[in-house]
Amino acid sequence: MTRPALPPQYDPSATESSTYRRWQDAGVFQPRTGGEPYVIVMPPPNVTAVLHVGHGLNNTIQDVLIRFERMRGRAALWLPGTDHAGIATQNMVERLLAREGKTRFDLGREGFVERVWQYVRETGQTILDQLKAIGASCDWTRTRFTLDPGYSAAVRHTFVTLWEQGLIYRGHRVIHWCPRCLTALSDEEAEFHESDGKLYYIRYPVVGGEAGQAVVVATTRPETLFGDVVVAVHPEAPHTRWAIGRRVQLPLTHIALAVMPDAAVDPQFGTGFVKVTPAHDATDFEIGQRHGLPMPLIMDPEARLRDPGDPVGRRVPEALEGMDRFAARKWTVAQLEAAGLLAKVEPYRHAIRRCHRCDTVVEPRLSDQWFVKMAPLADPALEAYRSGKLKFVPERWGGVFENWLANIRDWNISRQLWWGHRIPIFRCQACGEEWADRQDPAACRRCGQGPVTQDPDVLDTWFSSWLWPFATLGWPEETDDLRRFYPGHTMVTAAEIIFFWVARMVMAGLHFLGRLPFEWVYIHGTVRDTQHRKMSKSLGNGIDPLEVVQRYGADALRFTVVAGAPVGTDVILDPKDLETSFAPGRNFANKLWNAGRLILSTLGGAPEPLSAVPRADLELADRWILSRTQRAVKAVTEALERFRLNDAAGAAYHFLWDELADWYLEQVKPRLYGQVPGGEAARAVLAHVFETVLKLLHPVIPFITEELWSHLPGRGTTLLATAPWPVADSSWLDPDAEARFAQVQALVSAVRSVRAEYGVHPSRTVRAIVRPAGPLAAQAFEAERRTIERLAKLASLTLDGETAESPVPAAQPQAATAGAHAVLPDGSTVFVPLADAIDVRKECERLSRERERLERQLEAQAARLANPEFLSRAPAQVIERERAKERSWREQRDALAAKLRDLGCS
RNA sequence: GGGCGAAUAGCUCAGCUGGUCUAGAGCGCCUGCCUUACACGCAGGAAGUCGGGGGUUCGAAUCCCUCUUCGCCCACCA
Repeated sequence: MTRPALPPQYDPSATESSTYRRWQDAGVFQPRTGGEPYVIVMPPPNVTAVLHVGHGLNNTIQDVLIRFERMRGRAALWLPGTDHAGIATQNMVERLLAREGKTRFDLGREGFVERVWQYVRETGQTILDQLKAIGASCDWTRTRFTLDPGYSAAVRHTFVTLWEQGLIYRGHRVIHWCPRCLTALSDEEAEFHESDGKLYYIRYPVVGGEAGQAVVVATTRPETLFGDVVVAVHPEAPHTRWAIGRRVQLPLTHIALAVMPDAAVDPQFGTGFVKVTPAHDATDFEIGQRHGLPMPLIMDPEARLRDPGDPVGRRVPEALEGMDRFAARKWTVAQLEAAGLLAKVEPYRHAIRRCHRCDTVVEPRLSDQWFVKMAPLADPALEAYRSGKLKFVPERWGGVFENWLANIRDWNISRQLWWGHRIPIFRCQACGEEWADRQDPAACRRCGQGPVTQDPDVLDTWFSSWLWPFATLGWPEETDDLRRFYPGHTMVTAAEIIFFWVARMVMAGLHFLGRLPFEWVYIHGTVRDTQHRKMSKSLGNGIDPLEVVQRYGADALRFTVVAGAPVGTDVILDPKDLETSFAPGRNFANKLWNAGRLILSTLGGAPEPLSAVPRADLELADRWILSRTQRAVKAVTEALERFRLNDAAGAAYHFLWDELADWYLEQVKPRLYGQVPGGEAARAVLAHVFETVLKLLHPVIPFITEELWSHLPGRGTTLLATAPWPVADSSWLDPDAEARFAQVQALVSAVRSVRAEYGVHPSRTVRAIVRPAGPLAAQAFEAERRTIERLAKLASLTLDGETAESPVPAAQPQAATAGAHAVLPDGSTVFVPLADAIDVRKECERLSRERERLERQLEAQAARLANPEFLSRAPAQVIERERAKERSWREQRDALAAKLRDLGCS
């Protein structure tokens, strides 16, 4: 049964999808029955997401680890799924509605949620299907979604449990509010962005003071002054002490404020006087709480100014009513200026918080929200890290994790959204009882009557994500999967998600199951463009992984991101030049393909196993490649064990290309063509080495290796994906063979170098007269005479002193024996007579012409470098470059002169 | 304001606990080759005072200090 010949160029698109199907049909992605479990849970992409190259990197790394452990015989489970992504998904569907000219309020809550579900049902599978194109070997039978019924039950169970443990409470405080999304945000969702703003200095006239007497406050948000309730100063600051107890006039209103001391004030900042707006600033809120101050809200949820109807009088001027905060800022500044109350304005660079979903400037806002008390959860997590049970790669991220946990703040988990897990808190309209419940109650649990209403808010998305490592396995039910696959082994993710997700999973795992959800946290870099900007849709600098897969194949994509991603560093790719970015991966796949073509075409039937070959039948090159193979196995295995995926890819790459293809295959060819002595041994070695290298490469480039594997004779229908990982066999290690073969390589390279330098046409052969530096070299050269002659294109190899044919001492070439000499690293010398191989006279002429050309160039360059105009006008860098050019030309000229001498040119 | 990371060939990066580094790879560049596995290739080659300065050491790209430039994270100075 002959298979069709393999084409000379590897065509990934011809085989990738059918290879993936073979894996799936064989069920290799499901964990095997026996074996120690090895579990990775996939960071669930947003259900609305479309695959970008960041997903590509993240999931390729996971796949490499999973495939490696699967081949090592572990019961490998990679559990996939998607996240409902509350705000992100709601925003997306709202944008779709906006195109129809509708808002979510037009549909109503139920209608809107149904609409989102419809969207999720239609598109939610997209990203997971795309992951298949890059070869992700997830167990798709266990795919989960954070809004699955079972998963939702876990979320609800979690909430109620925390409530029962007293770890959930309602907080009345200033939180981050997004006026566009109309919801509260957690600290992590309100991201800092540096921006250029202004610091306004505003005069608050002293009531009953002399004319013009005022305290000056500094603020970046003048429009909030209408919410001021006091002006605060530091209790001990001498320069502001005079004002304590005085009253000042709130500008543009009829309200007077007290000046009072509070230690939170930094007397050095601004003027030392601080306007206190408790409802719109977190620090001011705390001051307000300490002193029992009123806390008027002067904006509506959409951040438009609204008068709160304060008993002390109208706060927000009529003209501002309903005006957006930024317009209100302009208006206020103009009015202050007109009233002579604007002391000065300074440019001011500071960090403001923006909604991480829509980039709107967050408005601090006083409101009621549900919070999780975090300190009790954080302590065990800290302990796990500090005791070394939880490990980070690279280690430094552990410090980030630790620092965040050590300074943890309570977590605002309520969102004023419709898409998500609704908060299971119920309230009796009759008696006011409020409680969390695992089931929707029919009646009040206390008074048994009265209509019961559920809290309208939903939970922060991360309140469901933090259960991912175990809720996906059926928790809180005691399922077989949970028993077998919890805890997992490694979490692979990006640094930006350490707080959002990693830390919270650790806390949840420890709190609810008493065990860490994973032992290792592997933090990989970010994919950036050549200007080191993060790839993003809005910048238009993204790379579409599917386009890469289509053009160069999934293996090229995988190889490129793995080889280009040393632990913890960013991956730089050029979105404008996919060819340059991904060609190395494609070229490598092609190299492997063609090495495979050569090997497979010469193997014939199944070769005998290596163990059946008498060692005496092995030649030096065989012993060398077998020894190198053991080293490659060891290097790749250790690199993968230590999460150094790029080193693993690199080691396998160089073994295949630089050793197997460039040297072993080139020298073994004569033994493979036809029935020659040593052919059987060569075939056995080749089969063994090739099989091994396919295995080593499979985790990184699974498609092409599986395809080549299927062509190996005697493999039947077995799959490489579940083939056993190679084990380094030290009995094949042969340092002596390695040393000898290195001698051979050095000699071959030296002769090749001479040939190239003197322009010996590839079709011509030359002779070489070699004086070995020692017995090792002499033996190696003698034994490998044929190989050396072949690889170096020699007609004959003469070991100096051994034959009388041409005992020319290499050190003293005569004019009559024009030629070149070279010295090997070990001191062996090589003399290559060239009189027969090239037309010496012509070569002399060529070299002379070349030398003349260089002389002319040097002359011109000397003139240029002497030109005062050039020296005075050209930038120093340019001058330096020109000088360097001159130096290099001079060296070239000297080298030419040496060659001319060697050839005996006149 | 605090912390972390990076600075090595034109580009992207290796170089892990100081000495096989007279500093490597891939891409790019130069020269020659369509040599029956591969031109997505083969052979040969050029190219770096390892960001600046100081120090420790017999010896430093590698350790320490300092400066410069980039990047990231954290932070209630309005």
